[in-house]
Formats: sequence, structure tokens, C-alpha cells
Amino acid sequence: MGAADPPAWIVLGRSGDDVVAAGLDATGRETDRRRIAASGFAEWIAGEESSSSPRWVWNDTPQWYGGLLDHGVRVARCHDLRLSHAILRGSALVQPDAAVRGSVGWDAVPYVEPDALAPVLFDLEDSGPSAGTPSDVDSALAEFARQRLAIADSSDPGRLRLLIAAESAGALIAVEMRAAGLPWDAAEHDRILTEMLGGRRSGGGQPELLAAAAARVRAALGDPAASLDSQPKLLRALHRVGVLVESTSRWELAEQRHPVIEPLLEYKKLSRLLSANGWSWLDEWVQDGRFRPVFVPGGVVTGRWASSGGGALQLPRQLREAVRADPGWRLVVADVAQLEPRVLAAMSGDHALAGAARGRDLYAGIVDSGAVATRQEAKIALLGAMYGATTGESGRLVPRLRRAYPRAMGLVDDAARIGEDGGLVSTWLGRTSPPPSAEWSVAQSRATEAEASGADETRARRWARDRGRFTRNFVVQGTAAEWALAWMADLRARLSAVEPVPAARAAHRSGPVFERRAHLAFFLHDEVIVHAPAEHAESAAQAVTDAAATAGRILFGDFPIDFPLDVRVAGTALKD
DNA sequence: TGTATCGGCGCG
DNA sequence: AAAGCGCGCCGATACA
Repeated sequence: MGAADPPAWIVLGRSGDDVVAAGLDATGRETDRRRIAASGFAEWIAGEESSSSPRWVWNDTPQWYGGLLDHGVRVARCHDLRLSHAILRGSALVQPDAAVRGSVGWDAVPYVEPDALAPVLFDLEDSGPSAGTPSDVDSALAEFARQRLAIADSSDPGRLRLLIAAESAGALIAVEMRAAGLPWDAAEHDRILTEMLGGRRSGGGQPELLAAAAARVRAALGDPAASLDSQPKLLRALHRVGVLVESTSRWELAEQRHPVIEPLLEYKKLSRLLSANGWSWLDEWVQDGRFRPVFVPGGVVTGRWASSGGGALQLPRQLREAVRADPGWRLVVADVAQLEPRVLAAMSGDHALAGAARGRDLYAGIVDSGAVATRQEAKIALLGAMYGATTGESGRLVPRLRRAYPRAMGLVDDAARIGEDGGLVSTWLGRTSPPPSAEWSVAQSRATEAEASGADETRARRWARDRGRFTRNFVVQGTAAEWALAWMADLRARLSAVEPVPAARAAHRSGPVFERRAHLAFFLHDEVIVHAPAEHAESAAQAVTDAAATAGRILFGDFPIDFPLDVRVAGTALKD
């Protein structure tokens, strides 16, 4: 690429064993095309990154970026065509007849093998037909052109550009976090398991304390052979001793008074720990002091991330003690207090709710405003408003919030009504809810016909309300996910600007790009964990805080809304 | 023997 | 405590 005219974008595609790179100028015109052998690809990327710092355009971030990281090459920016396509083709901000909605091949979801970060690019012998999106450069160029046109012609190009930049940054971060891994102390995990479950038995027997709990349950049931892991059998055994529950769920059991309840709840708790995060999980998912889950950006319709394998987003808090910084390193653990209601206040322009949100505790602010009497009531009412509660204490309290915060409540009530009517709702930056299914629409129209039965009408009404609760929550959950992406993207940029520590201080299990620098190690909706050299931990914590403020401004401009964080610097991620 | 579904529960 | 949203994973069960 000519130094006099550095490319704004470089679009990458594969051709046989080679990579084809097309440079585009700021207007999107192709100015340069070259073919690069896979063996020299990482080095070439590193050179372009340092000389012209383009935005890399590729079909699917994990396929390209995992291998680059393995070779010690980090990039600052990308445009993930697959994720961007998913946003644009569904967005209500995009023109109905935009060409991007009809792109062939870009709806496929590629199968990403959890153990193979970059199977295609650097191990061409093993490259299979697994890629879900077109991988040649001409397909990528054509799709990129359709996407830029769709954005430019949309009702709000600025928001969509932000969303796609944030989504693509998230794609980079997800691959980076897997490469870096979450520092995990297997010995500490084993200690927790042994303390709670008792010693591990050879020969597949239950650990001591789990077996003891089981024995106490069977004694209380008066049945030495009672099956505790089969829901129907357990239910019948409970009925036989007079515990007349309809399910064996924890909350329903907890309402009962019977000697079997306490040991049964204990058994369920321990059994869950063993099956979900016991020694088998440890053996399978923690290698060389790192837990490396697969993060799936955009994996949830709202834009939240999902995960695949290892249950990364469901780590029980009791295991947080096993998250341990390397020697000489620290963990910066940060989470946003009440992210979703703050986002709701900002996107609805509700100054009253934003006022209640000023400071650390939004719920206390609601109490101070006089809308409800206690913090607990404030929490229940607000969650009920965002989730669509209609019954119980929550349903009873929501009307009081409607009076106190009409704009915020009006926004979620409108979203619910639109959803019930079969319409679409969008997040702040333009991610749009999926349309109702054909089955849903058929049920609605059938219910309006003269010969509709009562059952038809009841079912249609229930499905309409279900969808209303979904769209009600979609706008809030999805916008919160956008805030979190903006937070992480800005944080990533700040961390990358810090000088690396000397090689002697490296974290040798974090991969070449991260072993000498503070880096993101974990993300969970409204919380991040940064693994940082001890001498950089305080500046990393400041970066986390500053990035949160930036994210608020990026999304909501000057609207006066706080996003206060709980930030801790420690050797372990255990929540105090 | 393998696949789909369900109840249950972990996380936000 | 659940309630009202969104997930992934487990073991058991039903079914091909």
C-alpha cells in the first residue's frame, strides 16, 4: 500500500493458500490489491498496522484474528462483516429495500470449534468447509459496499456507525480474552470443592459430604433407595411423606416445613456444584492456569454476548476465589451499579429518573424522591417495570413508578405495546428486535376471526403479552449491551496505550500480545476483569473508570446520567 | 445408540 | 422468596 495514500480500510479474503488484501481509500474506492502467502501474512499485517493503522475488514473475526494473536500481532480496529450484516439486515433504521437485506450467504452462522482459534488461516491443511460466510475477497468487498451504502442511506448513519464499530471492537475483544485467558488457580478451586463437597472419592463414588447429604435426605424420606436425581421419582417420594409440592424447584421446596427440606436443599446445592463446576469441569476447562471460554459477541438477540462451552457466563460466585492474578500481577474487578435503569433514564430523557440515579445507589434515589417507601420496593418495582411484571408486589408497585417517572415508564410501556401488536422495536443505536414468527402472526389473525374459539383467543392474547414483555425488555437490555460494548472498546484502547512492563515481569501464560500488558480477561454483561501488572493496576483501574464516563458520553452525549462503578484492585476476583 | 426435550439452576 | 427479561449447561427422560 502506498505510503502517500494510506488505505482507510483493508479488506481481506482468502484465495487458495494465499490471502488477498484490497486497500480502499476513504471514499471506498479500491486503490490497491495484493496477494500474500499465508506464511508471511501475520508479519505483513503487523507492518500495515504500524504504518497506516487501517480498519481491517474481514468476514469473521475469530477466523482471522485468533491466528494473528498467536503470532503476536494485535490490531486496533476491524469491521466484522458477519456481525455487521446481522445488525443491518434487521435494523429498522435501514431502508426496507436496502441491498444488504438480500445478501446471499451472509446469514450463515459459522461453526467455531472451541479448541481451534484460527483453524483456517495458519493451518491450511486442516481447513475444512466449516466457514459459514464467503471468504473470498470479492464477496467481502461486495458485502462491505452494501453495508456502507445501507448505513449511509439509513435514517441515522451516525448511530449505526457507532453500533457497528462497537460490535466489531467486541469481536476483537472476545478473541483476545480467549487468547489471554482468565487466570485460574486450580489448587484453590480444588480446595473449595473439597471444603464444600468433601474429599474426592476414587472409583466414581460421590464425595463425602454430598453422600452424607444424600443419606440424610433418604433417612427423612424413610426410603434408603430413594432416587434424588430423577425429578419424577423425587416428586413421588416427597408426596409419599406428605410434602405436597408441584415441582422440586428450590423456591417451592423452601416454602415447605418438613425434615427432608433442609438436607434436600443442601444436596441439590452440592450436586449442582459438582456437576456444573466440579473436578471434571476443572480438568476440561482450566489448562496451565487459565480458563479460556469461548465468548460469542452478538450471541443474544438483544446484542448481549453469549458463550459456548465452559459456562463462562454462569460461573458461580462461590468460585470467584479461584480467579487469582499471576505473581506480581493484580486483578481489577469492576461492575456498573444498576446499569439497565440508568440506560433507561438516559434513552428516555427522563430527568427525574436520571436525578434519582445521581450518585451510587439509584434505588435509594428513588426512595428519596418519595415514589416508594423502601429500597427493596424501589428495586422490585423498577425490575418489574423493565421486565413487565403484572402480578404480586412488583405489579402492584409499578404504577407508582409510572407517576413518578412517566417518560422512562412510557418508553418501556410503548415498547411493550408495539411488541404486542407485532411491531418492531430498536435499541438506542439501532439494533432491532426480530419480527414475530409466522406461527405467532397466524395465531393473532386467527383470534380475530368470527369463528375463533375461546382457546384461540386466550392463546393469542397470552402470546401477545409474552412478546410485549420481550420487546419491553429488548430496548433496555439491548441498549445496556451497547453501553457495555462502548465501555470495553474504550477501555481496550486505553489499556493498549500503557507501556508494557519488562519481559522479566511477563505473564507467560497469557499469549504473546498480553503477557507484558494490562488486558481484559473477563466480561459479564456489566462487569469486567482486567489482569494487570501490579505497578499498572491503579492506572488500569483509572482507565476502567474513565472508559465508563466516555461510554456514557458516546451514547448519550451531554444528558446528565451517571454510570458509577464498583472498582476493586486485588489478587483475587472474590467479591467482598 | 443417538437426538430432542424438560426441569432445574447458575449468571446478569 | 418469586415475580417479570435474557442466556448455557447438566442429568434424566422420551423417542426415533
